[in-house]
Amino acid sequence: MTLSSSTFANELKVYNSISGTKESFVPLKEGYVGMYVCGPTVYSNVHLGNCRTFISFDIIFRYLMHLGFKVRYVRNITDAGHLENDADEGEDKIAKKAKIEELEPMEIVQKYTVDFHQTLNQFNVLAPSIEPTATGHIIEQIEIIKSIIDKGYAYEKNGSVYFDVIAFNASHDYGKLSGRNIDDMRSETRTLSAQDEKKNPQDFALWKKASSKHIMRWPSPWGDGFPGWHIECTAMSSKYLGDQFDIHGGGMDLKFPHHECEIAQAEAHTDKTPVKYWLHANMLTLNGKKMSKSTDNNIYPFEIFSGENSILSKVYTPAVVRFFMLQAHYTSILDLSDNALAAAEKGYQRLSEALELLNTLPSSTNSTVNVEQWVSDCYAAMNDDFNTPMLIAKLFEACKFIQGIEEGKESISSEDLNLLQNKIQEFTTDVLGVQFESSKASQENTALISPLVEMLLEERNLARDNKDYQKSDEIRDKLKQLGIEIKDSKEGTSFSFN
RNA sequence: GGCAUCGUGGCCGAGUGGCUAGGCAGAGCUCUGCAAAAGCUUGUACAGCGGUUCGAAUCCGCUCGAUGCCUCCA
Repeated sequence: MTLSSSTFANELKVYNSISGTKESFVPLKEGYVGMYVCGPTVYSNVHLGNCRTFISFDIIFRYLMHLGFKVRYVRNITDAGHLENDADEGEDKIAKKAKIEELEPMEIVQKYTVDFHQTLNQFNVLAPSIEPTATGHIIEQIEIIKSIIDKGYAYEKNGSVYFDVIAFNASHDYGKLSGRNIDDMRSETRTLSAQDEKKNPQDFALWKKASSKHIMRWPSPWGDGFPGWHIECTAMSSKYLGDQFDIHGGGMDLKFPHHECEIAQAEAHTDKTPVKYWLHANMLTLNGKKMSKSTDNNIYPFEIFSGENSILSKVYTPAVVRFFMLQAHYTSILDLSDNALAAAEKGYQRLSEALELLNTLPSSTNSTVNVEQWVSDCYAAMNDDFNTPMLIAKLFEACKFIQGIEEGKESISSEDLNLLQNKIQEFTTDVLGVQFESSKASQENTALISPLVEMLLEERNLARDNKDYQKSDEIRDKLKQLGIEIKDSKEGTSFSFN
């Protein structure tokens, strides 16, 4: 039995949103995976809900690489604001924010792109292979729009170009991803206002004419304007991953209309199905409601790390928040609360301490624990649509037998111990991207403080030997006030920083 | 209103036809001068009603409830 990661690569199953079922993952080109994930519109700070999506796809990216696939992961930055609403007079969000902050639109873009990267860095999210921007691909977008017009699925009106959903649906299936029926949509949608340029309410903009006050504008065959929201992803995904690629991901809220429109655009342009597997990450809720930039029901990462918020009782580290998110499946709605975070933190700390034991574990000639079974259970968990909660449960199981070995109730061969150490390292550091560290303070502090604490502990143990418990407890309490916790055990007294 | 997803024990959260999820909290125990920490052990569950089945948390139907999308959103 071999337990190398590639052995398990052909057992991966993913939940495909478009079929509504778990399917075996078979990439279009053996050994290679092309993955596109819709990135943020950089007109404000990323909130925690945004982060959840990118953490979810970070796990998928990491696990695919762990299985031995060569992954090209493309995640865009939307730096051309789309309109705030359907109405023609709408202002784009980036320009609007620029006005509020008295900055150039591109300063807004830069500011929040930096924030996005810094925040994801804190969460230990890996950078994608390519991170293209919408404004860097205006020409590609224009080319595709021209092609769609040529095919008869789009029309120009007063310098704007709209996708003709009805014409497209006559020969294709508009709504297959989101389960919508075009006839239902037609009968239910409000009637067009008189000034609307669209033939039908379902039609969406590929290109919008820029009014004279619009700052972000580019020349095009239809006059100065700016691209519609959906076309950028079609242009960038096809440019870097080809007309057909393996995985398209994004938040659940993008399923309709954004991803539906992407399918329509790509099919209108190439007449090929663009994406093999659609993966949607579910929402992070706060107070049972979706986090949203527009309703103020949200929390920013820095508010959690600094404690500057009204809903959490204490500060939580990025690693704990990430661990908390991974305890739920990415397709489930997850509700953020202080209770849930505190519980996750406790579990995280327990896991950290147990895993630290792993390096000092004694080995024997034979094993009473079945490490190979455990390893294949871990792969089975991740192969079942990236089931991180199940993997974490397996890690806790490993904790249990690590404790057992430590106490001499179980034994492990050096070969098995090696395997266990390697796999735990791989699953925690490489796949989950969570470093389990004990709550010790940073190394430089430890170097100075540790000998000082040791001196005090010697004093305390001397007092204990003399049954001067008043003094020994006083030392203990004062250290505790300073955030240093004492552990008495048979082997002696140790301490840790809180 | 339409489409979709979901409803699991005090809390969070896996599980999709028969086999312990897991974590946190609670309880008991071990260790300890006493604690703390740690470890061990452990209970309570599948929204409601009906159906299919030898057997359902898991499949089907209905009811109730929640959420998401239908306008920008991860």
